[in-house]
Amino acid sequence: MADVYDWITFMDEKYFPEQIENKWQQRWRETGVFEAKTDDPREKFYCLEMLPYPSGFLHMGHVRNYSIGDALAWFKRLQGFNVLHPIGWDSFGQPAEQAAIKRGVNPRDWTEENIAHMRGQLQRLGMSYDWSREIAAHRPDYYKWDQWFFLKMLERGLAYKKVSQVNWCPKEQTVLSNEQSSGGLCWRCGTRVEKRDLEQWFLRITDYAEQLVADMKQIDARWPDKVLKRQSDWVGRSEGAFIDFAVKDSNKKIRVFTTRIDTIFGANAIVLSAEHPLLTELLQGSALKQDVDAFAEKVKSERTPDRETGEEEKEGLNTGVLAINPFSGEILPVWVANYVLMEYGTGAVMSVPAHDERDFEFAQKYSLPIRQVIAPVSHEQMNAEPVPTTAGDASAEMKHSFTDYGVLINSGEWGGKLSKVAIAEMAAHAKKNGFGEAAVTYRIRDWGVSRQRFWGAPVPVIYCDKCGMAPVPYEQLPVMLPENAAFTGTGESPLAGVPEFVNTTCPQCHGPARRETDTMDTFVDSSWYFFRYLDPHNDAAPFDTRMAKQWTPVDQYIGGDSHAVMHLIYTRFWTKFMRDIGLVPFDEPVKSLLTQGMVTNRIEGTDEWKAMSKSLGNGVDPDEMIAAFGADATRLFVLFAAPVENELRWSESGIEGAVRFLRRVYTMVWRWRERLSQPGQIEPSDVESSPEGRALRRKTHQTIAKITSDFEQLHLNTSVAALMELFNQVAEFNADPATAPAEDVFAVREALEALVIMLAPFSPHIAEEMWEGLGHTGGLLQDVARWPVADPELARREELEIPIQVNGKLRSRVIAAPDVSEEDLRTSALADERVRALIQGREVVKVIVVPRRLVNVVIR
RNA sequence: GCGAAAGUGGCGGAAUUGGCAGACGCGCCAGACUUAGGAUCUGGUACCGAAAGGUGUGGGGGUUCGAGUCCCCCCUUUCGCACCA
Repeated sequence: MADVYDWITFMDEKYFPEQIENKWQQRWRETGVFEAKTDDPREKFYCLEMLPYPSGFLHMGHVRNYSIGDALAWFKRLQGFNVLHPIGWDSFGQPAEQAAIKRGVNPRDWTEENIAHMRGQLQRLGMSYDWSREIAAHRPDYYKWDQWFFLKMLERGLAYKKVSQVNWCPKEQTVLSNEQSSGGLCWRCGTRVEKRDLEQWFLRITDYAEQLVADMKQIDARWPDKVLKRQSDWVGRSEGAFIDFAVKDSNKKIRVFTTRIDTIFGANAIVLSAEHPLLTELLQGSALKQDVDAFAEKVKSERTPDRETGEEEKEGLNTGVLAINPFSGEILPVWVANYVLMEYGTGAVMSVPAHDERDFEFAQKYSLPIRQVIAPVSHEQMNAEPVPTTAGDASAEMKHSFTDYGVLINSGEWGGKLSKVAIAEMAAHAKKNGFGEAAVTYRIRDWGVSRQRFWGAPVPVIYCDKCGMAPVPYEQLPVMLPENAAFTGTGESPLAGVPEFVNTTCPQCHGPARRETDTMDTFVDSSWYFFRYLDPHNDAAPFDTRMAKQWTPVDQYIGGDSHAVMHLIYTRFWTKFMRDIGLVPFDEPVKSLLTQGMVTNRIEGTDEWKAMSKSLGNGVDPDEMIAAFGADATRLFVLFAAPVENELRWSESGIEGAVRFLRRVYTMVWRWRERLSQPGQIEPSDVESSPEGRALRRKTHQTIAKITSDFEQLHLNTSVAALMELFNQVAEFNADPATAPAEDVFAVREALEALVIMLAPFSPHIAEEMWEGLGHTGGLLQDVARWPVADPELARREELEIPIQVNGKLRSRVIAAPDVSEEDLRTSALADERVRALIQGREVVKVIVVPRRLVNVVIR
């Protein structure tokens, strides 16, 4: 294949994308220009895109993701950074196993074939990856380190096993983490998840809940707000207090969590969740026990989140148990109700209907008393002196709960205090008297990582009847997946059916023992993969800590926002753990995050734009685009068509426009190549340029300045627009290569070389070809090629066209020098013929002069 | 229901952050070259108006010499959340 193109050494007259792209892809492979060297003294830049799942085919979303990353990688390389730009495969997971179940293929062979095909696609797109660092999660030299990390967590008590109610996807026959079943739907197939009691492995991400929130301030300048917001909501940090309500005629206490301890005098009941453990204890011997049990069972069975039908009606039952309000001494009934969740807080709440919407609704339904204990205060009062207790009318008919802060009434000695004062003082009072304390709770739950699947990293644990559970010794890693599992898709791990895998010896007593048959969630693999790129062949450690110091944190991470609370929160957690075991010296793995928008296409015959997908039949095959238009044009269009964070609506005519542009540039360079590649160039200082030549140079330097600053913010669409503008100006320059004077040739060379270099991040093959055509050998990444630097002197306009407004309406323009004084500008504006006509007979009230910008004459 | 973001030509989108609205491209119209055009090149293209001129950034109000940009109300769309005590 390569031989076919060997004869093409120089630029062809016509633009043939396929030839150029093949030529340069081969050249890059041979020279290894994209391989990052650790000992390179230049400043590093780690450019990372989310690694793909090897489904078999690249889709346009990938093309967009990698085009953005590749543009940045090229930009940084051309600026002289030592760029690390790797890629790999998130190759464990469901589809390989589904293929095994349905078609009997070997999941490893299936995966490797897919990787080979997709690697070819990425190479045909000309993505500038360092292929020497490629990794794949399903290979033992990778998942060995998943297991190593698991053991490290086990040692530190961060991995543990417990029976718990877990999210179960009935379609996929496996457990899902909370993050993967957000909204009650399976993240992968959208099936409604069920709850099951199973013994499962968990990672104690909750130990890091506070850091996951607090450390956001280290990254918030360069992560999208919406991602941080979602993570913050997911962690669900909430400040409040625990309060113990003693149970009457018992030594038991019911602990509640509240954020509004200031409303405690308004409590009319304690409400327990149906799963609350005290429920059975407190009702021993009660006449109501049967009714309560039946009610609790009913609630549990109905507790499947249901988005479509909205909220469930609140239902509850009085248990007959009584509790004592520790602040007021009041006796309160204890209820059980469906709206109190065991997973949050303590699974018990104090019901304060006057000041909580849910409690209000509940009290209305069951005719419970409603007592107002917070009175509204004006904004000024909130920040000023406490107001004296107003005589709150306890019997006042409330139509809604009042949930704002205010001033306490009907609250004994606390009456008259402002909410925010009372919240602190009452928590301190509770602590002093031993019935509570200020507390912070989190919504996030520990990360359930057990999966009843084959195609994942086996959990490296052994069970021995004598010794109990034992970790697999480090030197025995990896625990390899067996070759001969049967894929039934029945909910038990296929590993359990492989005796050679299950049966082993106990590392402690050397007696017979059994291996754990659960595998790990694939999000474990992706939590730390980008550290493995630093040192992909290390067989003594996941990576060398010196490599981590050299390359990480990631400078720019690019991917879809669908992972805002899955991958991106797990990887932050994992990094903090790696820090705690001394592997990395920082808290956050990613300095700057870009979440790119989806690629959508019209659904045939409708006006709807939806994400490209096989099932909707609106997918576009990248290979077809490359064949029809070339990789360069495909990439250029994808980056030009919309800002990177927006949805991108696919358009075939748009991509044709990209080809047209590339062809025009190519033809222009072709026309000039002979003149420009001649030796004996003149320097700009040698000559007095024509006004047109100076204008072209000005445009060149303005464009350099614009694109350079656009790149820092990844405003790639406007960068492409600026390249097109520069090209248009070169085209208008209209000099004849054969006869143009030396100074014009200089201006053209400067413009075209800047254009070619700045095009490289978008369309690297054609840029390389044109660079060579302009007489440079050795490729763009040789030392001669550098990202151009804008000269502010040359970029500055020689004259300004200043708009003149009269009463805010544009009426005229005047030409002025860039350093024109305000006074001169004012004078020439007032002297303007059209302005004079308008102000005739009117009074000039004032004249606003914005230096270098505009003049506005205000008349009456 | 709660929360957040966003509404600019036929379309994707620009607008140095309060200073010439519509850059750049797509599409469309006209012309040139062509046996031909779904190729290429040239010109035009926010709206109303014959023109002068006027009107325009979802609607309404406000601040300002000046508002796409800031403030208030409303409408619409998109996204996120799902009883979080």
